[in-house]
Amino acid sequence: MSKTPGDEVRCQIARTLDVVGEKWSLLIVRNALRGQTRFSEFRDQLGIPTDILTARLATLVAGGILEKRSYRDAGSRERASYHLTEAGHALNLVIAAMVQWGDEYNPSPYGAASIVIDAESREPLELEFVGADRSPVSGNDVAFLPGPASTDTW
Amino acid sequence: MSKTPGDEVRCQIARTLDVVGEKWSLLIVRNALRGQTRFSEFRDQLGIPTDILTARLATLVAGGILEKRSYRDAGSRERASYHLTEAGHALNLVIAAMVQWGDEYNPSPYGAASIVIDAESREPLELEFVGADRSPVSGNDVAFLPGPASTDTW
DNA sequence: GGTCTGAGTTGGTTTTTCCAACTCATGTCA
DNA sequence: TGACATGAGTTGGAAAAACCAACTCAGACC
Repeated sequence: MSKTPGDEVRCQIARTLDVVGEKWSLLIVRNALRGQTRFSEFRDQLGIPTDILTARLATLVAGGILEKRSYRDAGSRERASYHLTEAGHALNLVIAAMVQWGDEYNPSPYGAASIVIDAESREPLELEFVGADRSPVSGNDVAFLPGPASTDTW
Repeated sequence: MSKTPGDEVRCQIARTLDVVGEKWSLLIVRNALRGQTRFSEFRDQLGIPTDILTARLATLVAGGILEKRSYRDAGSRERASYHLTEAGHALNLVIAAMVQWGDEYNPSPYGAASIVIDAESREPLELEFVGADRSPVSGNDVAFLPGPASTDTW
């Protein structure tokens, strides 16, 4: 999904999907959030075809999600690795939302494959809607409106 | 993305992507969250090819995101319409996460095309990570771990 | 010089997406 | 009654993306 469908290039959702909406992209980011950085790690853990992996890594680098660096293992030549940028790390919001939705509405009989925790206290975390005063708001009360840049008619 | 890539069928993210990861799916859900229900509304607002729209609506119905109903306008015959289920409505979590990420890391020069507000107070909302005691946690401190059902090795 | 390894490329097939044109069942209007 | 309109799709064929297996390439190590 390289080009934004609909809405020209205005909608945040469509523009977010431009960067991470292609097949495999978010799974690569998930694995990066787990600390993976190498071509071979992504390939082996995800089972992604290598040409697609090459293409996705390039898209994610171009989109400012990953940063390409070099590393060198003892006794090996220099090789490429991929590290999340700040923007890439911030995609934990989107990924956590998917984990949370999946846990609630599409649970696996095998249990959770990903859990989200506070890196320090190790306690599990949830995503919640909050107002300006930080008071929680139920997801049922949330409304989506076209913003100032929307071309939608209502 | 009908079949889950990688991880067999375990990972919540991959399973969430099974339902909403195909091109256009999330945009249809976004428009449904805005209140749209008809084939022609989705087609006209999104500019999606009609055969793809047919296929996506079927996938979303099969996935429990949309419910197919009938409606009848005065002077017209009965026709189909599509309404979010509870699970579908709950995808506002994922969509809000994308809106929020897009606003912060990939803003449009034209401004926001979607805004998220409290349906009653009309105040803007944000998504936030919270611990069990509802105390906020910075996104920087969030860790993702493979859960009990993960096949990953570390 | 021969072999190994990580990180890709390349060629060819399969699957999706896209687009335009067409269908189908009902309803209105003359 | 027949001509036309409308929403909701189908269908056929072209273009793009994904998939797979086999291959390359450069440096390390023996």
